[in-house]
Order: sequence, then structure tokens, then C-alpha cells
Amino acid sequence: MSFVNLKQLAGELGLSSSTVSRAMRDSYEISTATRERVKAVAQQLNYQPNPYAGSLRNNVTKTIGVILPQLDNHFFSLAINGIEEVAQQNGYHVLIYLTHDSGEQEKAVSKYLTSGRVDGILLALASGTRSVGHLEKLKLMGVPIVQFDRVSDALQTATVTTDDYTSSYQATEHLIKAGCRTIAHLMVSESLSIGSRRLHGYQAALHDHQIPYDTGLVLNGRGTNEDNLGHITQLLQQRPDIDGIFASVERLALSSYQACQRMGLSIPDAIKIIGFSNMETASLLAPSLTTITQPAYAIGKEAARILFQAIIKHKPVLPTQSLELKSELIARASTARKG
Amino acid sequence: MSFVNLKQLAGELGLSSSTVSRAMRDSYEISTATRERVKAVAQQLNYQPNPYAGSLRNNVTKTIGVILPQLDNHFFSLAINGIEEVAQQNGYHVLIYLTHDSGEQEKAVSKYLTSGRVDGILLALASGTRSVGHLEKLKLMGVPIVQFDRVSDALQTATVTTDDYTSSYQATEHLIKAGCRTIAHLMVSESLSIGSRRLHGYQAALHDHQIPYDTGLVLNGRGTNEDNLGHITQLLQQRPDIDGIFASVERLALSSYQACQRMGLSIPDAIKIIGFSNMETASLLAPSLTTITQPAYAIGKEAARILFQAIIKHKPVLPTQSLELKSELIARASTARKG
DNA sequence: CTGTTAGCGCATTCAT
DNA sequence: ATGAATGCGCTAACAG
Repeated sequence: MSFVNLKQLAGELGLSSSTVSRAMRDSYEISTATRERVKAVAQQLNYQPNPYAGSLRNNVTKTIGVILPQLDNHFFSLAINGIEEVAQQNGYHVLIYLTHDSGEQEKAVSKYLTSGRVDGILLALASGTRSVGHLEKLKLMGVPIVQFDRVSDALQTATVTTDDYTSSYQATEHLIKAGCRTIAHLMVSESLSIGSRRLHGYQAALHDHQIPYDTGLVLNGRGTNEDNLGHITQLLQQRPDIDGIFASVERLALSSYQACQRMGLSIPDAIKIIGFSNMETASLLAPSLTTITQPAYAIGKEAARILFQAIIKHKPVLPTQSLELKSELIARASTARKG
Repeated sequence: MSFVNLKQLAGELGLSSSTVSRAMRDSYEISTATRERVKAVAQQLNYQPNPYAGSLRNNVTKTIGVILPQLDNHFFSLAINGIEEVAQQNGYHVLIYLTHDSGEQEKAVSKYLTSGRVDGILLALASGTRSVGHLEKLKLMGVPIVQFDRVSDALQTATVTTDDYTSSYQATEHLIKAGCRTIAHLMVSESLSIGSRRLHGYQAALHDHQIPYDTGLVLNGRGTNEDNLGHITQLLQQRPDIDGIFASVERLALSSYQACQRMGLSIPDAIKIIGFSNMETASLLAPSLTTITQPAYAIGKEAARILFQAIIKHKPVLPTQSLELKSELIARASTARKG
């Protein structure tokens, strides 16, 4: 890989490399004539400064790292779209790392980043993460971190999340108002922030409507889709009184849908399903499925924005900068639509 | 951001930095005793070598760039999963760039990469790309490039694609065998490789079954989803004889589905729809929708694998290494399933 | 087995 | 307005 460097360019121009360097950066102490000549030849020779040499020199990498569980999930794909856009606006590059929800992987990744590879980090926690020591270390070394969607309260940073509690409350209430009395909740790992927040919203709605909270109706949907499909089917068989399902994540909503279809339960007559889903088309393809859609794109953008503010101003990321964005409840069957 | 560097570590150990450097890289000319002592202290002090200093020195970045149109599309999300996995296996980092299908953006991005920022590039062409001069330049400078999914034949590199022609042929045939005689084709930009290949498969199937090719049945689905929805509706109104639709990409399949529903056309009785879609759940949510699913994850993995081979062996990427992977036709309504 | 030295490409002092 | 010299952190060639 042969790229033309500053020295070669300077040689071509009959100038010293320092002059060329200054010309390229529009230094005021360079005559307009030479500046233009330099730029012309640079263009012609396709000169691009080596970014890593610059990083070494200036201690700035112009790169951020994004750590996420997976990408086979519509939420994170959309979030990245937002992140990448803001990064590009700020002239930044984006390194991406997938943890596959493994705490070990997350630890390994944070180790890579303990080396000045990036100027800041956007993080959606792996569900397998137990302790946040590795992230704490990064933070202590001065690497700004902003968490989004799946956050750890133990790690004191700004966070950008959805109104998980409120929208879960509303989702549950939606089912109650539609006549459901025995509502199952399919949750994700309780150690995940979204897991417990969504559970709490569900519990609160039940409580406010004088429906007793029944642990037997709560299913923990870790494991593969196959597994979950089996467990849900089992639950529905054991508890034929279930008339509503609130799924806390997309894949559980889809598994419920599938389970009900297999069992011949008609939706929404025999049973109603509401679930988080960021696949805008889900409710289009299956109008009987009511969805809660997160503002994934906006979450990505906001998280990135907060991070860049910190990076550019050389200030730490404060928990007080945290944001909670609203999700949208889409119920096509009943044509109701709330913010 | 204060990281401990080699010199500091060496000072702490009372050794020279070169000895420490060698010890860290398990050089054979270092005694086991010192090596272990060095590693112990390095661990304790949390020493991580500065990757950019190494890049500068060794002219190796341990980073690849991935350029794609968007991520709000299931195919690319899954592909990235595969790419990232292979990259991590090879100890590589992944920079991601989105072009939003703009040729200009793509040009800008390739300019960033004309600077030794990456050791290789994985590329899915933007639909807005007219000339590939910017990519040719990169290639000429010795940056290995592997194209996937949306490829340019003008750019001579290895490519990893789906069997677009064959699967389009089969999709069209599937409709014909199901009794359709007037089949609309919703295509993407003809300048895109997938656009023309899928069109040709459609044409060939019609031809082999003695059905005349009717230009009036081919709709170019650029533009927003709203636009497309309008155009499809219009087409269906103008041509009530249409009894089948073959959509060349996911969003057009969904728009057709939506259009038919709005017009009260029952699927699959009045009209049958088959379309490319990598949302494994699409046909689950809408069983009447027959889908062609690409092996997105495998495509990502294979493309990355080819690239890393070239990088590691310092050899150019040859067009002869190209791969064409099979997609899968999923028809739930009729329970037919072909490879 | 370990230390000294030089240089990757760049930006920045300090000279002129 | 321009050039020479230095050092960012690291590795490798060259000494011992």
C-alpha cells in the first residue's frame, strides 16, 4: 500500500514538510500563493495525511467505539444509523464491536479500548455482564462513556433510554382496557435495566387496576427462540385463563405470536398480544399485533450527541445529561394511536 | 486520557523499553524470568500498547473498513454480524461507514480510506454510484477490496453475492406454477447488480414458460415507501389482470402487501406475492407472503474470510475467488420449501 | 540475553 | 513566510 506522504509531497513542491503541513491546515503564516500551490499538488498527488501519525502526535483519534450486544435486532440497527450520522457530521469514525450478550466478550472489548484507540464509547450493556469493573476502569482513565438502551446503574455516566417504565405501564393498561384480566409478561434478563423497568411498569399497571400480581404469569425469556417458543406454549397450556400477553422484547413478541397461532388461539379475539418491536413493518404484516416502537434512531443520535459534546469540550460525561425518550404505541386493529 | 506507556513500564521495571517490548511479544531472546516479571507488572499497571504507534511502525492497522448503503435493512445487519465475527477471530477491528445510497457519500468515504486507515475494505455499492473511479484508485494503491451483495462489474475484485438470477427465476416460476399469468415485477435501480440480475431471472422464467414479457408490468421502485405504495396501487388499478407480484427487495414486498390490503385484494387468492426478504419473521407474521431469504450472515462471513486471506498473505483479491451463495424460498401457505 | 539507536508520518516549537 | 529539529509510542536493526 503506497500512499504519498508529507515528505514526498514536500519534495515534489520544493518545500519543507513543515511548510506543507502548515499550508494544508490553513495556517495564517503561509502565503496564499504557496498555500494554493500546495493544495493543488496535494490534490493531484492524492495526498491524504496518515491518520495514525496524527493520532500519535495530537493524542486525538477522531474515532469512537460502539459496543453492542447484537445487530440482528432492529433496534440496534436503527440506533447505529443515528450514531453513524452524528459521527460523520463531526468528522469522526466509528468502530463497532458486538458482544453477543456475553460478559466475557464485553470485557475483552473494553480491554482493546483501554489503549487510546478511541476518544469515546457508546455502550449498550451485554445481558451477560455481572460486574462493571472493566468499564469503570475505562471511565477512570478518562474515556468518556455514554450508555444507551441497556444501561447499568452501577456505572455513573449519562444514559439515553426509552421511557421503559411508562410505556410498559401503558402497554399493560392497554390490555386491561381491552378487557384482559390474566396478563402474562415475557421478560428479558432481570439484571438488564430494560428487564426490570419493563417489569415494574407491568406490575404498577396491574396494581393500579386492582389486578393481583401473579408470579406464575411471568416468564423469563432467555435462551433461543426455539426454547422460548416451547416455554410460552407450555405456559399457555398450563394457564388457559391467560387472555393477554405483554412481551418485553421483539423476539418474545414474535414467539408469542407463533405460539398462539400453533395452538389455534385467535388473536386478538381469544388472546391479545402487545410487545416491544422496532420493526416498523411488524404491525403492518400482522395488524392484530399491537406494538410499542422505540425511537431507536433518535436514541442513537442523542447518545452520540452527548458523547461528542463531552469529547469536544474535554469534559466528563455527567449522569445529569441523561435522556429518556418516548416510545410509540401502535395498535392497528383498534386504530388507536398514542404517543 | 492517561495510559501507561512502554517507557513508563520499562522505568518501573528497571529495564529498557526494547526489552519490555520484546517480552510482551514473547520474543525467543528473552529469558522466561524477565518475561514473566514484565507481564506481571504490565498487567498490574494495566499496560496496553498504543495501537496507532504500532500501526505507524509496522504499517499494519489491524482494521478493516465496511462500506454499506444502510443498516435499516435486515440483510446488512445480518451481514455485519458475520463480518464482525470473522474480524474478531482474526484480531481485527471494524470501521463502519454508511453511504445512504449516495454516490457522493461513497466517494467521500473512500477518500477517508485513501490514507492507510484500514488494511482492507468490504463494500456493498451505493445505488447512487455512477462511476467507480474512486474505488479503482483505492484498489490501485494496493488496498484489498471485496464486494458483496451489491457489486459493480466494472470494479475487478472478488465478489460474494446471492444466486440472484437463479432465485429470481425460481421465484417467478413459483408464481407461474401457482397459476399466475400476469406477473408484475418491482425492481430496484437497474444500475445495481441485484437490480438487473433479478430482472433477468424474471424475464427468463417468463420466456421459458411462454409468457410474453410486458414492460408495462415492470415498476422501478426507487423513492420513498410512500411513493412506492402510491405507484404500486396505481399499477394494480390500471392493470386489474395482475395476479402475481415479484418484489426484488424487502421494502417493495412490504409495500405490495400493504397496497393489496388497502385495495381489498385477498392474498393469495386474488393475487400472490413473492419477494426477497431477510426478515426471517416476515413470513411468520404474514404466512401468505412467500419470501426468498438470502444467507446474509454467511455472505458477511465469506466476504470477510476472502478479505482476510488476501490481507494476511499480502496478495491481491482476485475476481476468481468470487462466491455465489444460495438463497432459500420459504412458502408457508403452501408448505413448499426449496433450497 | 539485554541495551542503544533510528525511524514510521506528522505537527509544533524554535529559529531565521 | 519558511526551514530545521524534536518527539508522540512503538519495534527492529544493530551492537554488545
